[in-house]
Amino acid sequence: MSGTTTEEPDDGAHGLPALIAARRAKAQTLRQTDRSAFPYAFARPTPVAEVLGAYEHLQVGEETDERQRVAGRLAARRGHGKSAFLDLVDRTGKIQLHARSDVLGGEAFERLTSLDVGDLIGVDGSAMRSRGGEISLRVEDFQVLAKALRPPPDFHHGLADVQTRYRRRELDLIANEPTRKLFIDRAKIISAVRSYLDAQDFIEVETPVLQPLYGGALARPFTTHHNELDRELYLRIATELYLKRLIVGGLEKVYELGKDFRNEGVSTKHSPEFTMVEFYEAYADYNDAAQRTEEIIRAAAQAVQYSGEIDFQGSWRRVRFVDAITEATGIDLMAHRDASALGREISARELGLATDGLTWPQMADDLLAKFVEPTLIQPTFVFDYPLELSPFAREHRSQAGLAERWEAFAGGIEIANAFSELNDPDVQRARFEEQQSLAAQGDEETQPYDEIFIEALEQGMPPTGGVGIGLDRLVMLLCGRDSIREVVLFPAMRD
RNA sequence: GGGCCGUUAGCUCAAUUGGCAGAGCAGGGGCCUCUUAAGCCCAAGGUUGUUGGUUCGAUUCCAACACGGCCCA
Repeated sequence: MSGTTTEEPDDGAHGLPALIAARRAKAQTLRQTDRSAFPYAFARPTPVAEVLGAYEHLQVGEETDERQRVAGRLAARRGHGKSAFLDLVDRTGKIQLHARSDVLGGEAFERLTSLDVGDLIGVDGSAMRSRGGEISLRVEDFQVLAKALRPPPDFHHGLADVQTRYRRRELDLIANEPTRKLFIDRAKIISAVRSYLDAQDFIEVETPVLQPLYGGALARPFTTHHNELDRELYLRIATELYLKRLIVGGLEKVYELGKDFRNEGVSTKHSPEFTMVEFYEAYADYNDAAQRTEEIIRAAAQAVQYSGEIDFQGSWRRVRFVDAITEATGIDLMAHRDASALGREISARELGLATDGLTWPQMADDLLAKFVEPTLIQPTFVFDYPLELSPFAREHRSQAGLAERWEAFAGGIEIANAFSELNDPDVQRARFEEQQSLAAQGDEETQPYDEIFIEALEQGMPPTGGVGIGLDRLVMLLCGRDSIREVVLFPAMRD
């Protein structure tokens, strides 16, 4: 063998650098031998799924002279000397290509079979069904559309490393068909939500992401700085207060769909930036809001043909907050209406829940989160929250100390939150003052006093029902994922 | 913040009580005109996450750290 192998100059490169060098050398050859090796466009390819659908009728071994044009990424190659099978993948599916030296000519055949898995190509070929029974295209002409200089992840095993899948989502999308489907389904869900609201005459609006004051939820904000104005600004934690000002303004039915930001811990259910839709309807209350929420989520489930264990099509269960806690723990919240009484009751029942230093509403919230929420698999509205947990909700029309607020749960997680919106400016002012007092006691998740919002309410806001739906969590449920990072394209990661 | 688990070739995964780190795919050189995880032959490919420690010898045992996953708070 000595002196007979000259095929590859050994520059000492191994591993990934060698793989890249080999591909770059091929790219260089393409540039030198084919002036159109890196074209600017490839006119109107047909989606693979459409081609496959059009030739279901072909018999095994049947060939046609109907030319089809497809474009996509080379996913596999099975060479047979003077012929070869290749798999081409686009957004809609995978189609097999059959290349024959006698059809293409030796030079083109050689050029095609020397491509690498991962390269992007465009193909014109005639439809056929192979002897193996697979609908295929016999390649008659092809064009390299872009050379891949880095090797793709293994197309058969997919990309398994979770960290790489999140940090390099493009590789996840290339290698894992379920990931492609997930994000296409996510788009269908978002689109279904918009379509519902548009069809019901809600107006889509855009309110500030950078806000002088944050509000509308109990959460810590991100802060940033505007150089020209030389002032601190907050990234919004909710769109609530601006949307209600638009209700004051007479837009009557408005919605905003977009990102909110909360400077809190990350978990499988929490992301520092997340997608929320909030919609507000004048002259409606939280009962109307519940009905709309059922309808929206029903439409979203239908959009992705959801067929899991959760029944989104029927009418959702409704349970009162205090009843849900009594059912789960035996505790009668209303009979223990202060922190020390409830703390004693929780301790007496040995629920394993810490109570030291917690306020009554915090304990009530903890009881729901720990003993009720995980059991709510089928869609459920939990109605009538303690007033203290709901600074923007009206007090219940017949039950003192409770708010006209519900949260919706499914699959054991919270997916939506709604109120009969508080529209009495003097009561709202008092609620802000309570929040300020809590902040003074060290609570970091309180509402800053928003005088402009109060003045807006003083102009008169009609009775209004408002809802916020966490769309990432909705996607999780409808697409069967158990982590929010799975349904966000580029989740936040440590450096 | 705490506990448990993980990190080995471009990708997917092995490695016995601590004893020369292996395979499939991809990539390179050949053969092959219906395969589909194509097949066959040949050659090549590794700072075993990082830094220390124990040891004659560490992917393996210990510690710290980094990143990630799961559970708990």
